[in-house]
Amino acid sequence: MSGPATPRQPVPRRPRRHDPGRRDRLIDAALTVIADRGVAGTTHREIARVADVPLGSMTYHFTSLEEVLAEAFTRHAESVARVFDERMRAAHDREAAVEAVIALVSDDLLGSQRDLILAVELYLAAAREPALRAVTQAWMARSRRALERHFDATTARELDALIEGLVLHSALSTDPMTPAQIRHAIHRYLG
Amino acid sequence: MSGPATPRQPVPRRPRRHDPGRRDRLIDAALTVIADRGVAGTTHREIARVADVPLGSMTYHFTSLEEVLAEAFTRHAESVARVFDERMRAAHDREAAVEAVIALVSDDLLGSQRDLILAVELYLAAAREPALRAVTQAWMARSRRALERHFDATTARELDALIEGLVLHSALSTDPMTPAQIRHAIHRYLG
DNA sequence: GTGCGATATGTACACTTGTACGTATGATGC
DNA sequence: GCATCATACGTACAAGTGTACATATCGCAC
Repeated sequence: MSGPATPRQPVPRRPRRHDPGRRDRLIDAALTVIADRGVAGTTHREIARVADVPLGSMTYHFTSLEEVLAEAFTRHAESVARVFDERMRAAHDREAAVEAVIALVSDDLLGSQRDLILAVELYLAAAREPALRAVTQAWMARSRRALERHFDATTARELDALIEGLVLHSALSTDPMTPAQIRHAIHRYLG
Repeated sequence: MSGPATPRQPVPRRPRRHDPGRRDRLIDAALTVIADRGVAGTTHREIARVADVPLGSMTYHFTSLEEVLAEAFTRHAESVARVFDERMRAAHDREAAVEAVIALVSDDLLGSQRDLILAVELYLAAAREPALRAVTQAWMARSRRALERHFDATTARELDALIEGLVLHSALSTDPMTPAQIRHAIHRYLG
C-alpha cells in the first residue's frame, strides 16, 4: 500500500538531549517503578519509559539490573533514615521524643503508602540478596541509634519493633489506625 | 554427523502416572517456590519442576498463574491461622494466654523463616491484588478474634501489631531477639 | 577552533515466560 | 469387555526480557 518511500524518514530519531544527572533521575525512576509494580515488575524498559530515556541509556549507566535495585534501595533507606534522625534530634526531652515517634508513625502511615511498600519490597529483596541485607541492617541500626538518644537500648529495640508492626498492620488494613490509636498504643507500651 | 536414525527413539516420553491429588501437590509446590524464589520467581515451569510434573499439567489444573498464587496464599493463611487459633483456644486463663503468645512468636520466629517470608510475600502481593487483600484481611481478623478470647478488642489489635513487628524485626536482623527478649517486650506491653 | 572522549540513541539476539492446544492413556461406570 | 471422558503429556508460539554493541552527537579541555 505504501507509495515510493519519502526520501528521509527511515526512523524518527530522537533529538539528543544534554542531560547531566540522568543517572540520578534513573535511580529515582527505579524507585517509582518498584513502588508501582514491585521488584517483579521492575525492568530496564519500564524504568527507561518512566524516566523518558531510551533503553540503551540503562545499560550505559548501570552494568546490571541488580545494580539499579541496590542503588535505588540504598537511596530510599538513606532518605527515610534522615527524616527519622532529624525528628529525634529535634526532640529535646523524653516527652517530646514520644510525640516525635507518634508523629513519625502517623505521617509515615497516613502520608505515604509508597514508603511502606518500598520498605517491604526492600525487606523481601534483602531476604534473598546479601548485598541488600547490608542496606536494611544499616537502616535498622541507624533508626535504633536515633531512638537511643532518648531511650535505653532495650526500649529502643522494642519500640522500633512496635513502630514497624503498627505501620505495617495499619497500612494493610481496610480500617487503618487513627493517630489517636497510635498514640494510645505507644503510650501504653512506654508506660 | 548423526548416522541413520535409530528406529524408535524420537522422544523418551514419560510414563503416564496415575496421580490423584496432583492439584493439591501443585499448590504446595507453589508455596515452596514462592518461599524460595519469591512471587517474582514463581513461574509455571518452576512449580512444575518442583512438583515433578510436565508443564502442561499446570495449564490443565489452573486457568492462570494468578489463580495458583491465590490458592497457595489462601492455603498458607489458613494453615497459620489454625495454629494460632488452637494455641489461644488451649489457654484457659489470661496468664496462659500470654505464655501462648510468647510461645507462638518464639516458634514462628526461631522455627520458620519460611512462614515469615510467605507472610511478607502475601502482604506485598495483596498491596497490589485486590483478590489477595481479602485473604490477608480474613487472616488478620481471625488472629484478632483469637486474641479477643483473652484480651479486650483494643489490646488485641495493638498486641497483634506488636507481634507482627517483633517477628518481622527479629527475622530480618542478624541478631534476632531471644525468647527471653520476646517475653520481656510482651510483658512490658501488657503491663 | 578543534578534536576527543563522555554520553545518548537505536537495534539485534538469545532466552524465558504464559498460555493454547493436539494427542495419548487408563480408571471407571456400564 | 469396552467405550468414554477426565486427566496426563508434549510442544508450539507470540510477547517480553536482559544485555551487548554499533553508531551518532556535542560539551569541554586545550
